[in-house]
Amino acid sequence: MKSSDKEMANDTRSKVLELKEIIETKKVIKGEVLQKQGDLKIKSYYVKKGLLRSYTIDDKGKEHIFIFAPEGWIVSDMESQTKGSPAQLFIDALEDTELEVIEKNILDQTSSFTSTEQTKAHTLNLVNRISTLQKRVLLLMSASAKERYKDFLITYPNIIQRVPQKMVASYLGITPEALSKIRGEMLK
Amino acid sequence: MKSSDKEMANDTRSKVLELKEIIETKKVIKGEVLQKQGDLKIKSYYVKKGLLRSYTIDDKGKEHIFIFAPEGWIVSDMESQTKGSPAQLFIDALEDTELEVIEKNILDQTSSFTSTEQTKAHTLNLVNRISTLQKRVLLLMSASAKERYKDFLITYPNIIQRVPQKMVASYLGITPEALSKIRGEMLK
DNA sequence: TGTATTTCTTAATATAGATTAACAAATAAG
DNA sequence: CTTATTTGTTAATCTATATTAAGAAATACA
Repeated sequence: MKSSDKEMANDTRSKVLELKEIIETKKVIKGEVLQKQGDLKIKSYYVKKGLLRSYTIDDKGKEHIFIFAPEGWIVSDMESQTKGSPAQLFIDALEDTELEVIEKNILDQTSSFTSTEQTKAHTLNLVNRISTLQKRVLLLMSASAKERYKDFLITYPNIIQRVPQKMVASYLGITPEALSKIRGEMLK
Repeated sequence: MKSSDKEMANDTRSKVLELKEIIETKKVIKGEVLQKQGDLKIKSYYVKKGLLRSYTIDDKGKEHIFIFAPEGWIVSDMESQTKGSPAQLFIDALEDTELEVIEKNILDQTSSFTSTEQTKAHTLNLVNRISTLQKRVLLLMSASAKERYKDFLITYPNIIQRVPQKMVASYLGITPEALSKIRGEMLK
């Protein structure tokens, strides 16, 4: 997680928690699955402590990690939720995690905003996600696997120590073997 | 543009136009550049008629199209604008275009929202962008060039007739030669 | 209308990263 | 602790896409 995102997360935190739509606090253990591809009731999760991830499994059975969500992040399958279609993403816990369950979808949440501050905090959250995704798309289109890995190291310095390498590979869109080779080259 | 996005665009249109931050209507001709990499004053553009695109140029001088923006869409370099850093993206006109210039950044816009409807319309706009980018990231990570091209044909059926093939290739993250080959294969 | 420029196609060759396989190292489980 | 399972490494081979090049087709321009 880069520092600006960290700040963003902490910044929005109190505002997010203020909202009435958060009804449930939950603890899950490592490996627990919160959402499966095909699920119809789609919720979002605010991570208080621990680490979640969201990912797809493609036709060939291969996993592709969409995001890692450490402390302060919200995971949600926004495409599916907004369209009202079944969940596209799996969500599970990579560590024992404390989280808040957000039942309402983001559009319904806007109705209960009571202050400009709240609106701003939520907008900031959305804008930051767009920024992250913009960067990710541009990197996927223009950078080599090694360049994307280097960027990952800088942008998310503390994730590497918390997840197996094969998950970093899955996030980067390459195989574990390819990542191993890249790391080997980078040592020299 | 897929139908759900089309609806989104039309839906938000009036709300976007209502906002006071839109100060200037402008006509630009094909080829005109609205923003260059490195620009410091970053604006957003609402397309009333015509077609804009945003793109980067990488170290090797290669162009990568980030989005096509036909009627009803907003183009903006959100990452740069939010961070306050110089523009990362070029924005130019692929057709003669009528547009509205939005000077304020999205966060400052929230302050002038006067109704829940307005907040909702803007949130919907952001959520739809996230959905589009979520899909794009997952496709870039898991699908072959041919699969991505097929998806493009379905998702943006009317863009193909309006831009040269090499730009479709640039959007897909492949070379014009590769796209030509794929199209050749698909004819059989 | 004719010429210049840009775009598209085809093909040969090169390359990054995938696949497969086998083994080593680390972690989890009994 | 000991064994089973998961993860990481290395290397050989394969494949999708890039690169280079050259000509054809389309488009813009003088």
